[in-house]
Amino acid sequence: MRLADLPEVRAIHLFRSMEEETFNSIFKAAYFQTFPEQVDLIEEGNPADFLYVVVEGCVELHAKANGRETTMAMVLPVGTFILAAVLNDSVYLMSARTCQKSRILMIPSQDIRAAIEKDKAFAAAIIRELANCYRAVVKEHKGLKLRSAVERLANRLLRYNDAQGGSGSLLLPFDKRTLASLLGMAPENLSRAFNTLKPYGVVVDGSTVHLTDIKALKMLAKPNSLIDDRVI
Amino acid sequence: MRLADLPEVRAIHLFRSMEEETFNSIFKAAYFQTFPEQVDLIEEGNPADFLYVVVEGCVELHAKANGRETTMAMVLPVGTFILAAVLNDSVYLMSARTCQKSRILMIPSQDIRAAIEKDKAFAAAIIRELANCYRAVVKEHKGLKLRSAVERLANRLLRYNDAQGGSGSLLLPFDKRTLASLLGMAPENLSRAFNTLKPYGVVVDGSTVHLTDIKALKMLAKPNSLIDDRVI
DNA sequence: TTTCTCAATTGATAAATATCAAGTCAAATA
DNA sequence: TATTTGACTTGATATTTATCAATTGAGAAA
Repeated sequence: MRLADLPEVRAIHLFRSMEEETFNSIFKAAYFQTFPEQVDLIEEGNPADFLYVVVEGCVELHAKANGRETTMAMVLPVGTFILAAVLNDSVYLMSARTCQKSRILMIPSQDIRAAIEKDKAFAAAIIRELANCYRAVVKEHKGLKLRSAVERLANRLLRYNDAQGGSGSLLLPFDKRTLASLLGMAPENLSRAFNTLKPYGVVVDGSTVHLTDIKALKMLAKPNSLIDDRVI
Repeated sequence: MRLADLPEVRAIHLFRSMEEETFNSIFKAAYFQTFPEQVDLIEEGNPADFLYVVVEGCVELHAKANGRETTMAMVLPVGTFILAAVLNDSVYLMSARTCQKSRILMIPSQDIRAAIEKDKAFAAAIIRELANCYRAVVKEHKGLKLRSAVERLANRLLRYNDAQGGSGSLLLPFDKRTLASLLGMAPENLSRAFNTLKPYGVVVDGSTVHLTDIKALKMLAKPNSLIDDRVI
């Protein structure tokens, strides 16, 4: 890793509170690289050699079984992925590929584990990050089990609207195929779900969506902070 | 907590490697109680005041939204629940109720967080436990998105068979209503799924299930260690 | 034993979701 | 400009899953 990049990395919340010595020891053997889009970073089943941090861009976590494949999550800056596999010294449960040109930090697993042993502040930061990841999956799982496809889409739109300033106009952060997979439905059904939401003021224009009747949409979506809130 | 119970608690993997001093500080204000079945221990949305450890019995984690309710997980001895909420000092995402008479350890959240600050060995044990919980939910989520209801049941039966010695006869660990909810299907569909599996050697007798043609069942189920294996 | 209760099953039907096959449209390319 | 490409949409249909209603059956209570 280049010396010039260190200050930027040091500013990331995960690495901000750790001791200087731990920081240096970790980033001796770390990589900080820019990947083009559609690069497969890791494959499920392989041993967890690195912890990954998305600094810029976007990474899709996906998984397959039988012949099917599904998008499990999208990792945006600044987010980690595959943390649990690293901590457990186990294999990856998900594959990862860039879906944009992305700057990715890669830290050898053994260095992460050693740093946790040494550095309480870093251990605390890792615990917070891992707990957040856990809660995010639980929320996803609740959404999938407790909501229909249309409800999942409606709540997702409300969430993106909030995250983008709540103006009533939002940009879908990835293509519809990916969004459909993330929401657990076929691409065709995403189109139909958008149509179902038309009477609730959802106007789609390419990857822009206008919400013209948020009150009605919320009535249908029944948002629930224990599913939709990314902070709690 | 009674003095006589301390050795038993000390033997639990989570508390085995921690320092004596930390151990004593934690269990000063802890509760170790036996609850009858069907007791609501916590409710989703409430602040996480305690970390719970199931020492004997069984606890159902469930969640609701809209009018629906679903079983999220069953916690067997010795397992924790609601760890992430405790670590994040946040609210519970799931509710919990005993489904048998159960001995439960309850440790005040702030004591857990203080102990992590102080005690590296305990922090390491907590990280391992949390990472395992995370991976368990990811596997559940993969199963739900990538498999049909019949496949989920088939794999679950194979898993219980393995866990119970692989004799080809297994006891369903909870009633079928709960199993159905856990597997993400209606109770009626669980019955039908069992019927669908009959040609694959699945013979149901109350809560006992015999697997008379494991090879055929595996052919249908296509078990996948990255979903079904609880150890990896 | 008989009755009662409740989980589980079965049947009929409805709703949700997936699949297959065209078709549309806009951006990229020639 | 014409063409190609690929994502998205739409329609028709099949499959999966849920719901409602009725029935069964085993264990608990009388």
